[in-house]
Order: sequence, then structure tokens, then C-alpha cells
Amino acid sequence: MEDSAASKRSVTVADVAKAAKVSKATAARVLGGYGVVSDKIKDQVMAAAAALEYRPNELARSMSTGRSGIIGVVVGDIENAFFSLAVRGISDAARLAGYNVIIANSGEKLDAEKSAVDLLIGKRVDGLIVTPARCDGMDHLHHVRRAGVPLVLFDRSIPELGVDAVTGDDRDAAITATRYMVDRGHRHLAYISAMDDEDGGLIDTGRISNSAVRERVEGFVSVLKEAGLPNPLCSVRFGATDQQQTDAVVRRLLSEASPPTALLASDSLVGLRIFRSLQSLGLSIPSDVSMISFLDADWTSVTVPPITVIDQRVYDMGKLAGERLVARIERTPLAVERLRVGTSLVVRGSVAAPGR
Amino acid sequence: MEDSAASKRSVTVADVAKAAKVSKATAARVLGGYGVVSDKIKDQVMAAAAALEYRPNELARSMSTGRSGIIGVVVGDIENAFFSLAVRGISDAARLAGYNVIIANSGEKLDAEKSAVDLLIGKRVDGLIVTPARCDGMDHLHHVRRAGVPLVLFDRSIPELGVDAVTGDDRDAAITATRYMVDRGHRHLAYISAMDDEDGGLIDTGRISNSAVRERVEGFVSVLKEAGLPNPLCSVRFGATDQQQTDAVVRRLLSEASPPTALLASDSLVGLRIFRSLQSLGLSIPSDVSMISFLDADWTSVTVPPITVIDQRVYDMGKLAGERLVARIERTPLAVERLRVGTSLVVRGSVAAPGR
DNA sequence: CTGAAAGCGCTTACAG
DNA sequence: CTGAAAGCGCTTACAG
Repeated sequence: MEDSAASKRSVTVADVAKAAKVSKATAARVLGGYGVVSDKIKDQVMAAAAALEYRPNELARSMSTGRSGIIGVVVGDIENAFFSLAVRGISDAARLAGYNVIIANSGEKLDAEKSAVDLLIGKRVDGLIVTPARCDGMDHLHHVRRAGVPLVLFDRSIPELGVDAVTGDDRDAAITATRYMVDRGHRHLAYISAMDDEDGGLIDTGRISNSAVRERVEGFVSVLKEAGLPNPLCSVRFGATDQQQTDAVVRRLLSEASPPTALLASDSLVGLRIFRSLQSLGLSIPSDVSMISFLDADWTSVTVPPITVIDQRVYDMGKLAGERLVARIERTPLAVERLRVGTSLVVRGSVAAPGR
Repeated sequence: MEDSAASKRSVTVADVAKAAKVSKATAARVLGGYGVVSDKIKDQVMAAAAALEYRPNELARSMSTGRSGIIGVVVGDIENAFFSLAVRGISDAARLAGYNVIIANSGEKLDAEKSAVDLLIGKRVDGLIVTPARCDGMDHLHHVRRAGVPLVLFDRSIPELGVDAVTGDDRDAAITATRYMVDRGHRHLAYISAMDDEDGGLIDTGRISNSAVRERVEGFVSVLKEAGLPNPLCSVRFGATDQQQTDAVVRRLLSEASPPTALLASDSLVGLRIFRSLQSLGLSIPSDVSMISFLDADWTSVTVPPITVIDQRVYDMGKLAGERLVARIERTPLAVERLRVGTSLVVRGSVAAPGR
């Protein structure tokens, strides 16, 4: 017990060198696995290192080499299945390339995102993957570029930044899902997102600061327009940030003059909340209200009815982002581009013709 | 584009010092926020730092101070809701105390756990929280202690190690849940876990290497014994690692001479798989088979019927572990102990009297 | 209050 | 193949 109480100075190359009776440089060479050393001496050093339980100080190593071997990832909310799946994809790609990952949460707040980025830059990460909370406000990201740290955007793109982005095909996905519902006869639809409520309702889709949401909304709206349905912008609702807010959004929607008969949920958290709202209102799916949710989250397949979803292949998105960043770190010559990962509609049982 | 292509040398205290026309030491003092500096000079330095976009190199800082400000966390699987919730609790506690968190996955494999621990020690984390894959095989954890790095065990305890552990009250939780089912008349029960199958069936609960599972199984078995039910050990099944394996386990169980009428799932992933297995077998819950799952995962409340669960307060567990580790890092005098976070049974609709 | 020097534990030329 | 020295960017005594 007492032996661990005092945080003793850890054993260094110098200690190993002394024990092995060689110079620091020689010990460092075998311990660091670089340069050339005779087998005999190598064995000596290894034996000494093992005896002393030497563990390299990666901090010092990074200081000398200028590489930390760490990839920084800033996500919106690690508890969201979307992000934890993405992080696994990123981690897998990173590990394969010999990098480790350090994760920070922004809570989708610009301020938190800024400090997370600063922190990671401070730790001298070799590269950064970030899910920008807003596609305006990007000074901190410009700074990352100026600092020469490779950057890949995830899930959302900011063309003005001139960096790679890995996203879904959000517009197409929204179009497919919306059309699917329109084709089944729905004339009153609503799109529901957890984004902060733009006060005063949505005037202009171009002003939505999250590019993924913007493109989905644009896809949604375009289908409504092409079907000749009125006021498509009024069918887009924000603010479904928690169960209570979602209940309010859904209740307000359903008490309108022409209530929607079909709902499109912007992510699986919103989808789950909508499901609960409808359930608590005693409405049944799909006979009273149809719904489709983004993301093939686990809960969507075990409800009654199971939920029709847009499968986003988030793991692949994460993996691709990780691979892309590694390529950048290693200076592979590559044009800056936006990589889109395709989605597909998984038809289950939550959409029917508008009923009664 | 070209300006970011070359990863330019980053700006250092020396650069700022030169621009502010002061010594390195002085610049370092204001930039590092230590020592005393006149307001006038402080302003000069800050202005220069802002102009140059100085960002401290935390690596160098850590080298000098011997503190990294990082807490390392090794979890079984970050995609498991149990761990992502725990990580949020840990992160919150860490952030509050001014620490950052770096997460590594072990996939519940001892080897991966060992390298993750080595890696984190190499990065000179200030402390470590680990979910030991096995409660035997703990050389690497002994080494952590010998290196003087504070360590807190999460979810599972290893008394021989003499370090703090934060766990649930697994035995009591299992007892409560099992009793609940026995009290409703069940005489044939089974406990199902995703742990690797011990070849040859379970002989001795003491040999289960994961203490959380062991204690749950012991609780489960003790209730069966006290109810005078035969062969309690045979009612414990491992290997429900994925859907296919779980289907096999469930099918085997239900085809026995006296098939179980009530199932206890060791975690929410296993619970979900069991739910699907039963569903695909056309069995209904609870009229054909009753079930209870550990962890109040989101899917459990939206199924039909909603699932009766053991609510584990995982966020609190994580927070407590984080706080405890911080206290250790900061040398708060505290006895080594095992902290148990209480659980509660959330009764929903998945248990009924054994029917038919 | 400010500065010059040493040191943290590595790696990287540069000699021998 | 091996060693002595300088340097990475900070902080920390030690002087002045």
C-alpha cells in the first residue's frame, strides 16, 4: 500500500542505460526502435528495461518528434448513438494506422466546441475531426488550418473552409423519405428537428446553420413543392430538444387546422421522443400518424410497429473520416473534397396511407 | 490552401517574448498564469500572444510539471449504452475538476486492455479508471499501482488489488429481480450473459472472472436455492455475444425438458437480443416468457410490452468514479474502499405469472 | 517585478 | 556500431 502512495519518479532511458552499462543514446535507440544497435547490446538493454519495468514517456517522445500519434475528435454528443457509432468507425481507422483517438464533446454548443478544439490543439494532436455545431462561426476552424493541423469535417460541411468533409447524402435521403410518404397519399407532413428554435419560425432554409439539417429540410421542402403542397416551410419545426419540448411541438402540430398525418424525425433521438409523444397522446402508428426517422437505431426495430428509417451507415462515415484524416496527416496528395456516404430507406411498418 | 499545406512551426513563448520585448521567463509567466508580472507588461505580452495566435503547447507544459491533466479510461465497449453513460459521468466529474478524459476500448479482451493501459501510462495520464475484463489476470494493474498512478476500478472489483472500486449492488439487484419473478410463481428461470462461454458449463460461480457477473449470478442462484428449486447452476447461460449466439442460447433453453418461463438478462444488449429471439420464435412476453433486463436502456420503455428493468444509475457510478479518482490524484487522504451505487427495480410489463 | 539558466525525457544530427 | 551534445517548449528555482 505504501509503495504506491508516493508517486515515484518513473524510470527513464537514462536509468535503463545505466543499468545496461551503455550510453543514453544507445539505450534510447533500442528502446525507441530506431538507429542500429548490435544484437548483443540490444539484448542487454532490453533485459535492463524489463527488469526496471521501463515504459517510454510518450510525452517526451512527442516533444522530440513533433508527432503525438493522437487524433482529436469533437462530437456533438457522445451519448447519441449516431456519434458513438461514428467514433467507433473513426477509432478503428485510427488504430489500423497506428493512431489513438481522444474525444471531446461540444454538446452542439459553439463555445464548447471552440474550447475543445483549443484543448486538442494544445495537446498537439496530429489531426482533428470535428462535427461543427454551426456552419457559420468558424474562426476557430480557420485557426486550425492556419496552424497547419489537418482537419476533416464530419456529418456537416463548410465549403468556405476548404477542407474535406464526410457527410451523408442528406438531401437525397430526405427526398426519398418524404416522397415515400407523399406517394402513400400524405398531403400534410412535418419535419421535426432538435435544433435550437429559430425564433419567429423558419423564413429561409438557407439560414439553417447546420448543413446536414439544412439539406434535409431543403430536400423535404422540395418534395412538398413538387407535389404542389402549400406552405412547405411551415411544416418544418425545431426545438425538439427533450421529451417535454417534443411533446409540445407534436401537440402544437396536431392541433393545427390541417394537422400533419406524417412526421419525419431528424435523428433517432428525436424519433424516439416523437414515438413517445404519439404514444402518450394515445395516437397509433401508422393508422393515426405515420413516421420515418433518420438513423437505424436499435429501438426502431423492436417497437410496434417497427419504425421505417433512413439507414445512414454511420460506422462507414466514421471510418472514412478517420482514413481521410490519416491520409492528410501523412501528406497523401489528395484534392479537397466532400465525401458523401449513401443512405437507404429501410421500410418497416410505421408508414401507411393517411387513414380513418 | 497553400498556407496550410506546410505545417509551420507553431508559435512558442520565445516568439511571444520577442514580439513583446520581454524575456522568455516573463512571457512564460503571463502565458502560464503563474508568478507575478506587472500589469503593463502583462498587457504587452497578452497583446503579442493574441497577435501571433499563441496556443500553449500542453505537451511541453506536462513535461515540465509532471502533470498531464488527463484521466485515462478503459471501458469494455463504448458503443454499449452502459459505458457511454458511464463515460459521460466520468467526463463531467473530470471537467469539473479541470481534467480531460481520454478513452480506450478493450472490447472486454485482456490483451487489448493491457495495451490500452500501457498506452495511457505512456501518455502520462494523471490517473486511470478501468473496467477490468477479468478479475484474475491483473499484472498490468499491479504495475499501474507500482508506477504510482492512481487507479479506480469501474463496475467490477478486485479486492486483492487494494484499490478503490465503484460498482453496482449487483448481488442485491439480482436477488431483487429474481425474487420478483419467483414470487410471481416462476419455478424455471434462466440467467443469460454475454460473457465468453466457459466450456463445459458452469461448475462453480466462484470461477466467473467478471465480478459483476459473478455477483449477479450468485444472487440469482441464491434465490433459486432458497426457493428450493433444483440445479440452479444449470440455469446460468453464457455466450449471448451476438444475435445469432443469443438465438441459439434461447432456443436451446426453451427446448429443454423443463424450459424456463422467466429470463434475466445480464445487460441491455443481451436483453435486446433476447427480446428479438423471443419475437422471432413467435413467443410473446410476458404470457409465454417473462423477462427482466439489467439497465434502463431507451429501447426498454417503447417495446410492447415495455420491459421491467433493473435501473443501474450508471451516470452516478461514472461520476462517483471520476470524483474518486480526482481525489486520489490530488492526494486526498481516504481509505481504500468499494463504493456501491444502489439499483432499483423498475416494474413495467414484461413479467407475469407463468401462464398457459 | 524581471531575467538567465537548468531541467523534464526523449530524438536527432554529428563525430568517432 | 556507439557516444556526447543540442534541442523540443515549457516550468522552476535562483539571482538581481
